Amino acid sequence: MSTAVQQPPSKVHPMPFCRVEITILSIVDDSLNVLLAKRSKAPYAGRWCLPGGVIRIDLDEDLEAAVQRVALERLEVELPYLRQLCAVGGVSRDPRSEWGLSIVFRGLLPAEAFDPKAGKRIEALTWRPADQAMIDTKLAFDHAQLIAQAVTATRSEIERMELPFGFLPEQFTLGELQATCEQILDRRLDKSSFRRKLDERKLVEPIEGEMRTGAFRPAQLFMRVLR
Amino acid sequence: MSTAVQQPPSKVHPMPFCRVEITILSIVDDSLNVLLAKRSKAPYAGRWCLPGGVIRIDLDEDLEAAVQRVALERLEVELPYLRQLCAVGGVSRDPRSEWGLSIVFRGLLPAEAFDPKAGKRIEALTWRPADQAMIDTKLAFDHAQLIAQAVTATRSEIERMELPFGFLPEQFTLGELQATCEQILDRRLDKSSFRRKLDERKLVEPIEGEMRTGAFRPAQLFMRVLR
DNA sequence: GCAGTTAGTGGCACAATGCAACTATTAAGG
DNA sequence: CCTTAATAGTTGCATTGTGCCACTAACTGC
Repeated sequence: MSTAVQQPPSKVHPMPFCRVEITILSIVDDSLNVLLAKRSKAPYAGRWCLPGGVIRIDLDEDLEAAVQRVALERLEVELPYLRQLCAVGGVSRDPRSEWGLSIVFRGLLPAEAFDPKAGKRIEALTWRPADQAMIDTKLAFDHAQLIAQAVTATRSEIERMELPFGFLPEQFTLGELQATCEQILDRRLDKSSFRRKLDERKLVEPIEGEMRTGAFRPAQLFMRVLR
Repeated sequence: MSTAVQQPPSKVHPMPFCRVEITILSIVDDSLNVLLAKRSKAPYAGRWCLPGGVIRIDLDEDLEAAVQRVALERLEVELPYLRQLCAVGGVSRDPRSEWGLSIVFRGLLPAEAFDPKAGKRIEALTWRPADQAMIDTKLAFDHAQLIAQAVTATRSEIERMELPFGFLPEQFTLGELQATCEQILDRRLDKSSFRRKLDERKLVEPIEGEMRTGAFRPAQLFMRVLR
């Protein structure tokens, strides 16, 4: 028996280059936007892409930890509502024909919680309307497709009444909640049936005595019900 | 500038050990079963696990190709209905504390199409009831959780009327289709509302003149409508 | 006090669903 | 030849979910 077969395969076979990519969505100017970063190096130098980074097995406990480290290092932000979308891997994802494997995550951030121009960031960051980015053929790699997947997944969550608490403060009015859903879906929802569903499925809970006052009639404040 | 920063990170940082795992489901004895393989080596020698294998960047075009190669090599089978479920990765998935990354796929096979005891296979293979496997704490690694995810995903596909054509022959009766769905969900469905949905959403198409004859009244044969 | 705007509720028509009964068609058995 | 048993396929109806619209309530600004 040769020594090679006794070696664990990790030593025998080269492993793919492993990364995490992060699709961070937010509501900017009343519509769904995605955070893009400008590439400084080849390939695709000068093009926009999703922020992401290499998985560091010496630093990261698991995949989520890798995402949080990358988000902190590159964006100086923490992502509380994180969801894994898919993994994409193959030899043709990179024009240099390197075998690349990316695990794609989606994060939700309220626009107030992140200013792409703030801080001492090295790289250029910007919000871009999601409906535009998902069909932008100029984006680097296969990132337009990944954004399309993230948007589709997020919209179908709303259709199933999985609410976008990641876009909302802890306390919110039902009007704010509905407006956020409408901005994600890019269509109007019916108020009474929206509230009926919230009620039947006990998705939110009124905070006794707490009201949002403002220009017009005060509104009851609600908070999410943890499942 | 040091030479290290000019190197691509794949050369600088060690990459995780990358595998694909395959949850193959089938209907055996009128209930949902999952294909398990017996481990011959440590860790978990003698325990059952999902079949899987290393991603070979020298052999595999992409992730699906890796799954098909592993299925062919280890199981001598091709998997036509393949779906990616998730990626799991981290340092604590392997008791040896090696950083492991697995991309998990789900395949559907009709029981007739695969006999775990057939052929000249090296390893022991068996069907196991899915509801039992998904809570079996004796399975190797985190594979019981992965099976639970696969079963949940498959059941919610049926709830959304994504039909399990992978379990059916090309031509089938509506009774066979409904029975398959019931066996996946492990509960009875209403015949008339099931057929109404098939009709409204145009999911299947009758094959003119083709009938399944048998013990009782002959039944119209149908085929899937490609979307 | 009135107009304008948002908050919150209630009614109704229509669609989707679950339940059950009914007919149709075959084989088997007396 | 008729009955029985089993599956195939359809129909009616009650219940529930949903979309649409109208209504009342509460507040600001003029």
